Amino acid sequence: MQFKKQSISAEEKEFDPESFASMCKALGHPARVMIVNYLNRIDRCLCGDIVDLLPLAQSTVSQHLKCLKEAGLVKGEVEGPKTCYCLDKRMLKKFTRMVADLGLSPHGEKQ
Amino acid sequence: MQFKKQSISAEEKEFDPESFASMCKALGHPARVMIVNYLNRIDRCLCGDIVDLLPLAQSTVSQHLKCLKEAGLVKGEVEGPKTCYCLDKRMLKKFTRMVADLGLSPHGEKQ
DNA sequence: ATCGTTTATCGTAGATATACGATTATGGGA
DNA sequence: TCCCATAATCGTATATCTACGATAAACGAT
Repeated sequence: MQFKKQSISAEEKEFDPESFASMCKALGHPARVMIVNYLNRIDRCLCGDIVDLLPLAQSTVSQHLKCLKEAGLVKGEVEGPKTCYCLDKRMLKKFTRMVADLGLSPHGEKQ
Repeated sequence: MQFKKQSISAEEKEFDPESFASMCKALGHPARVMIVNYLNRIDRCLCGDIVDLLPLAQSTVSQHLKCLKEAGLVKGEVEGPKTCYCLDKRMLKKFTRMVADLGLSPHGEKQ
């Protein structure tokens, strides 16, 4: 399916349905919401902590983390054999802003 | 998959990953985001208007609307052979609040 | 009553998502 | 060097999503 492309204006000025949808999609699973919520409380943690948190296999958790990373909501830095995860605050902020902008048209009208 | 049940405390006090995820999921497709965005600008409209808006078949649009209705984000009232759609402002407000609460733990800590 | 318009639903093909166990890869430590 | 712990990836079964055309349902209008 193809939607009209938005011109990529100087640094994310406009509300972009595609990128908003992709962030929502990443948050569209309870496990991933719990991960984000947890990271926000705990600030940063190892993958294993999240595995302990959720009633899911390690491989499944890793998959969910990958999904969140690809959406840009979470960052992971490898520290030896471990990986330390934390939120990408900037991206979450963008998300929050977009939610507020849900009421703004691409033409910039106020709601 | 099963996550711990939250007690249903008096009227949605706590952050509930399940219901937040289900709203995000509903918004996890560009077509549905565009519908919500459009409805917010236009206030209310017929299904056909949305069909015109999107590069999708009528049946597909109807399906997306059903999805949004099931998530509670959109309401549709039948008016003869037509159906008039509008946002459920209350639900959208709840969504906005939950996004803000993403940083609040179920234990009520501030971020 | 019949026709036309509007919308929902059905059936279905193909793509994605979700879950798991098994395996691989990376390093730290004995 | 050889294990052990950690985490990513692979393979895969099942479920859900997304799209469409065809059909059905609801109703206004002629």
